[in-house]
Amino acid sequence: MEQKESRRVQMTKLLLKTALIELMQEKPFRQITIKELCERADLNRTTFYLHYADQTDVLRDIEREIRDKTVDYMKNVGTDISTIGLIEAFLQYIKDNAKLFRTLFLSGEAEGFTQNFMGYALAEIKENLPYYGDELHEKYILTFLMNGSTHILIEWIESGFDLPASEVATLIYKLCDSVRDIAKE
Amino acid sequence: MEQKESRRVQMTKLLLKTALIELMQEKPFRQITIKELCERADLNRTTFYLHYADQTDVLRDIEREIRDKTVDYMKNVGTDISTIGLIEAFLQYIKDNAKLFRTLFLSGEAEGFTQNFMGYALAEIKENLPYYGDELHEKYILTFLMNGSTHILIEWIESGFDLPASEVATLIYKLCDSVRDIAKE
DNA sequence: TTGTAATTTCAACACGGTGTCGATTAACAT
DNA sequence: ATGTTAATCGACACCGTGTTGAAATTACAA
Repeated sequence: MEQKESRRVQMTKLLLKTALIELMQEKPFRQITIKELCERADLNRTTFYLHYADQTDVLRDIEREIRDKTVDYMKNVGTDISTIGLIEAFLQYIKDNAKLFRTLFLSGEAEGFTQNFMGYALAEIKENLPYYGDELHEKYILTFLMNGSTHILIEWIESGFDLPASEVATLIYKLCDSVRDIAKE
Repeated sequence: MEQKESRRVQMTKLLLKTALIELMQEKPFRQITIKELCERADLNRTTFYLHYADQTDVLRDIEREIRDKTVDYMKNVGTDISTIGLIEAFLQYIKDNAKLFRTLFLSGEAEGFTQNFMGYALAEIKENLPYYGDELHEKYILTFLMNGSTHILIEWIESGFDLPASEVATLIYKLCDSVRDIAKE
């Protein structure tokens, strides 16, 4: 029996999530203590253990939320749009929520989030990408493109968005596209 | 005045480094305590603080050592060799030391190491790579190639080396090479 | 071989975060 | 108003941390 969480519980969790995001903007994730987190959220430490096991647990919760929101957004961008347009919309979305994504991507605890998030987010885009026929090498090629693209995104965020989203989108598309022939040899 | 470390100190540090590598094969880096590390190394905890500040400090030391050894190896591969040959030699070196590199790359604490290590290791190779003329986009293209290649390597390690080194080397080379034209538009 | 300096050991300490109690108070829905 | 659910509070034992001062051990050179 899946029980819906009461508004009260949702609020408590929200307080904790907000507090964590705040603290992550001030110091590395790993040196944020549960004690500290609760003080910031103005909650009793015992309450924390009622909902989460540790800091990572809270972070995963945040990440799931962001991921779902982003996927939702991507789904509603429209289907009558070019692949480059899709990528651009995605990048623009990141930029529009820069503070949040900067925190998540550059937190030092990003490893897990990055893979998961990009996996979901790019699922929408992936379908529009060319198929790389080589079965043996395909997983490697996809890994290559996925992580290459991901780190362009990260560098773009780190730079403070030194290029327009459309330009980065075009670059990523071209890079992925240029690889298309590789497998056919 | 740079003082050389006594053999005794070197040995103590070696014990700690060995113990850490061992423990990293048993559990995630972040839940390895200093106490535990010293017990494994059969050293007093006080001794630890004589040489290192924390676990990360030891890890960095290991990483520097491995990096230098690898760069050394790469320098002696020979100059009269193709770029693909260079990459292959590099990959083979990883494979020959699989246990160690698996631990380092997949430790969950790999983020830092990966960037640093690949930066150095691929410096040898990079010179042989084509130059991507576009100044504005060059840093992004290099990021793309670097991280794409890096994650192919990681996936190759994770897979337990399901392809011969030569094949992976060729793939990486082709992928990087295929991007050459991008900038020229 | 012996003396000296460097290194490791040991016991002890205060400190702070952790996770878990049981009991109490508050919030909320019916 | 009542019963259920959630949050608070104080307290507790536990464990890892980092540092201290003194003692024991080791390395090495004279």
